[in-house]
Amino acid sequence: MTNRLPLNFFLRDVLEVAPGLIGKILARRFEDGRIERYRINETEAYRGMDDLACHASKGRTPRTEVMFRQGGTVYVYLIYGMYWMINIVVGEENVPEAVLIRGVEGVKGPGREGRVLKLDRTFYGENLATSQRIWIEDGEPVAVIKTSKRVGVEYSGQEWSEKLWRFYY
DNA sequence: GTAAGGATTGGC
DNA sequence: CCAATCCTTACT
Repeated sequence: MTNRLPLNFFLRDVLEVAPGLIGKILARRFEDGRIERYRINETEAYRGMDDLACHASKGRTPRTEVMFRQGGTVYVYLIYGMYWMINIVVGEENVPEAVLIRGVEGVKGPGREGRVLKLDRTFYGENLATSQRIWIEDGEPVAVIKTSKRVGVEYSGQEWSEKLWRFYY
């Protein structure tokens, strides 16, 4: 499987795209030309300005601006001063939705994943449909996808922290 | 249980 | 300007 997912894969509701990305392949071409592929096995959905766990719920800021654009682009941010998190912006313009890629096979934890992928601020706004250094390919479908509460969002209150918007297998 | 670390945000 | 906060990890 080496088919890059088309733009319209990302132009759907985040609650369809987040589970849909389980089993797909995150491909990365490094500076030296080496291409590595990682199977996605854990994602989380962040959905709109009403979702208090979503960074964009506090409004459109320089940090969250990319989430308001049309789907198919990358949203990266630095957390705890050391870890780059990668999210995929999805849906229509002006509706801030994104899928956090929390885990890939063989890598434990989203922070380590960002390190393995050698992410940095320059990936902010990267276009997944055209980028030569990061993209997503089709992969073997996963039979059973599990769900749970999202991790690390207790601060957003019961209504939002208890949504079963984490997907994994 | 908690320190590490840097950017973002909101308050003054 | 200042300080709290943070979609984490690794260590005791």
